[in-house]
Amino acid sequence: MSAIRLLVLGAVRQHGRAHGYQVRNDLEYWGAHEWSNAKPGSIYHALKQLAKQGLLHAHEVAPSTVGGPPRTEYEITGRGSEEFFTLLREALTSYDQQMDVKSAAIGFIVELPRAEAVALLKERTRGIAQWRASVTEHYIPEDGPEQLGHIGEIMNLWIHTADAEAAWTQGLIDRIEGGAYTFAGEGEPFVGVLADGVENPYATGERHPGDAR
Amino acid sequence: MSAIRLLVLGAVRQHGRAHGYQVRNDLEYWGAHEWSNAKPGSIYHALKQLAKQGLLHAHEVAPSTVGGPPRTEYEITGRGSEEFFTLLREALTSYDQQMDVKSAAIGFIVELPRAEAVALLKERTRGIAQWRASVTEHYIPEDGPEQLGHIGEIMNLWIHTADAEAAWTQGLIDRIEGGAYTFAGEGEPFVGVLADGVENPYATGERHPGDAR
DNA sequence: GAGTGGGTAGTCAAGTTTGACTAGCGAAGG
DNA sequence: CCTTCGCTAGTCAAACTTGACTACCCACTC
Repeated sequence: MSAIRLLVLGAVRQHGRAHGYQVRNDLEYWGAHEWSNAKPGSIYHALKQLAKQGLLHAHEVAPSTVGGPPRTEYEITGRGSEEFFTLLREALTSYDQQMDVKSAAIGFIVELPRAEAVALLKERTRGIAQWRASVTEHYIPEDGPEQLGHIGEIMNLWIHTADAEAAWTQGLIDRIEGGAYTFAGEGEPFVGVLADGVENPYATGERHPGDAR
Repeated sequence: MSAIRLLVLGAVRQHGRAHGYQVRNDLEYWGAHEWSNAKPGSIYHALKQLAKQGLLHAHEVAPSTVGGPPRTEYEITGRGSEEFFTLLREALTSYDQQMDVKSAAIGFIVELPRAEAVALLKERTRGIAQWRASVTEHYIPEDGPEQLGHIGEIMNLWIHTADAEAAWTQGLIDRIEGGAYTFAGEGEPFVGVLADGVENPYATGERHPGDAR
């Protein structure tokens, strides 16, 4: 799964109604263009796809209020919201070691009730443990690991990565159970999107972490 | 960068001369279809692209020796070998948190002289440290990290991941400096490809996309 | 009042990736 | 014999991604 659908659905959903450029700006605010495929072309493509699939509703072009060409506004549909939560739960639960999906999921985690977030993350740690077990079992030959030569280092990397992620997930669970952050149904939500006319403090044009050289 | 070019170039290079299906099997032997985009379509596409760019030389179709349709054989060119080492060095040096590129690079690391492998990995740890510093500096607002709310967990994840990877890289450096594995110019290389007619011990019989039914 | 620089809001062609599909051949079974 | 199964060795259309490009409008200068 690519992160783009989750990102776009979530961004539109938080706005209620948004046009492409707004989504693009939100995701830049998140730094998402750095760590995911949320680039202009992909965003507009995703918006059209999602609209075609009935997950977003496309309002006819409206004249721009601040200069620039007219724009299409999108609103999330009921099925779109369902899909958003399906993708979010899936991204939080399953271990697939893709940074972009994981990061996007954390960005939206507060859209869930606290108890569910914790439950999904616990499910995630179970998934990691299982995956770890299946790697060690499946890829270590009977004649000992030397059999694999340096290829064994790949499995070693995986195990190491899985362990690190398990530890991080547990830390997050602890923080959430300890009362951190504001989740769905707990009052004023954290504002993760840019209000109209607010300058993006992170749109520096500089090189950011995650930039490919 | 996707891992496919590195994987395909490396696989053809280790064989000297190989046809698509052989590359496909090698990569399955590595488990690469699990952790990268090395799926049939992508492999054959990459082979054609690389041939078009002069990095591989395509020999006209040869009749199959074991049944099945005729096949095209590929051989790596001088420029192809250069490109392979460029990609390999780049993948070992730069921190881009993509599992597939990283895993592919480890798979081929023994194609380099031992000293260079160590040097590149040390460069990598420097890169990770630099990246870590730039994240903490750039994404932590002056008014304290609370400003970011749960979004801060994304940066937390990145830091955690970077630290884990730095530790793993250091471990690998230590093992290599300690004399592990056989590198270029050190005698009989480790066989990372399947010889003709040898059964793939990791072909689990599971159904994969692209398998004929 | 003509150019031009910058922000807004996208489009587009080229390239890549995916997963389903095809086609050739030998072996086994009836 | 002739059909079916399974392996070999791919092809292909559809979808997705990328990065460069366009078009519009405003504000400002010269």
